[in-house]
Amino acid sequence: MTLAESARARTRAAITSEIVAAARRQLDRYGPAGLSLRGVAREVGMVSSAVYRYFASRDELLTALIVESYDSLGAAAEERAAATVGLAPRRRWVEVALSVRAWAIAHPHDYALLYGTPVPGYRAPEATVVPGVRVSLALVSVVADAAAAGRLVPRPPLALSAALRADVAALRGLVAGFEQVDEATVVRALAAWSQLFGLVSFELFGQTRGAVTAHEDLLVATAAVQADAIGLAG
Amino acid sequence: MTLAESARARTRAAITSEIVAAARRQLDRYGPAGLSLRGVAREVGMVSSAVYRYFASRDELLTALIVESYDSLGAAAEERAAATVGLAPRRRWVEVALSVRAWAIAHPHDYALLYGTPVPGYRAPEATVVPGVRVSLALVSVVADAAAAGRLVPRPPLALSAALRADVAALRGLVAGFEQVDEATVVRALAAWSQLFGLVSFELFGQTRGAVTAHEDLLVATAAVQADAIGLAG
DNA sequence: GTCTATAAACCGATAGAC
DNA sequence: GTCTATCGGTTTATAGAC
Repeated sequence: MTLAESARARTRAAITSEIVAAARRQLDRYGPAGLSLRGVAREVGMVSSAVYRYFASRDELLTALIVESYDSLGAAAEERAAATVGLAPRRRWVEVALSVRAWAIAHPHDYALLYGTPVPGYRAPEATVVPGVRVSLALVSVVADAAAAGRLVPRPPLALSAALRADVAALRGLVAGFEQVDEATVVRALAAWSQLFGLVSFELFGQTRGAVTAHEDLLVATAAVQADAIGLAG
Repeated sequence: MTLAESARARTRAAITSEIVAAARRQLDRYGPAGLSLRGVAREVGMVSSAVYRYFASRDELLTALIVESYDSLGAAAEERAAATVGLAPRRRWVEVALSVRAWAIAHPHDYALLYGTPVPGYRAPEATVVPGVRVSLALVSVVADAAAAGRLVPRPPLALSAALRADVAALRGLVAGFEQVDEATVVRALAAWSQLFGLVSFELFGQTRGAVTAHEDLLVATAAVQADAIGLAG
């Protein structure tokens, strides 16, 4: 790469990230459905056709945003997991759950982009998978750490189908420190994981409106229930 | 009402339901974001302006669809609850949970309309509340029935904040047969409720793609975990 | 790489003739 | 109550001059 080429590459990268930043601002203002390539172009002071030099399609821009959002959420959860490394496993689980909720509330449209109705016609490419599991791994690391420290209280086994046991076996192979955790605990962790996102989605999408006001307290209480079910020592 | 008036009212009702049916077909094909008043008009063979004689706005049409979908889901859950009235409470809970998943899979776009990202700019009117809670009441009726039959195993209390206890108290007042159920059980039922919808959303929105294949088995297993947490006798 | 201009769609909503 | 016609906006995407 010549000097001129690298200079060009730098300005290209700068403009690219400026476009993504503008797209993020538009997302934050209008939500996933309101995100348009033209709107982004307006915001960044370009004409719409110029943006096509940086992103071949709206979907490509969307993918960049999704990856960035997953990374932001994943980093938030990882940080909370790291910051609570000495605490009781049960407490850590609640803390990481709270960090997910806090991130969702701070970035509601990003959350909707990741966990809401899929954008019609958009098919998430493979590149979104790794960032997407960061938050799950942060949650799961709390369980794995507890297991390694002998602070995972044994819980009764569950009746699992053969197909489900195969899924669980695959998951155990994927996650470091999960080989030692028994099948029922993995299933309970899956239940806790979906419970957390179910509750956050209910809150953000207004499903509990009229029935629940103490959202954070409810999350703390239910996360604690899940932690107990998993067997995380308090 | 004269005979002519009632005849007119009948054709009006017929056309209205034809419009709703066309809207439903469009919803099923293109999802909530792709639902447009113009498209509905095309489908039903009217011109767009004619539809405004039946629905004052797109939001009004949307509300009709939402109410219909809530009622459809609620009826499915109620039917399953009624059909399993003699079975063990734990089994009933799993069955009603399965009926929710089955409905969601049969009507994925309807599910997205109800539980996915809110349609931008749409504010759900009060009329959607009653149909919306039918499915929740069906789930909760299993717990209430178990309590009435003395088949609710006592579970340890939970530490709850004052604000959350106030929410729980209000909920207990709202649901018939819930007065006898203790606070912790209500919270665990809330957790189970959000868990169910979290898992169904994950499945439908593709969040578990690559990690889970035995979706139904996972739902059965996690619903059973929740039933045990609530204390529903098996 | 950025621009103008344009194609070919789409949308909600309304005015006014019949 | 249905129609035509229209307003005033939106979108993705491309062609071609500079």
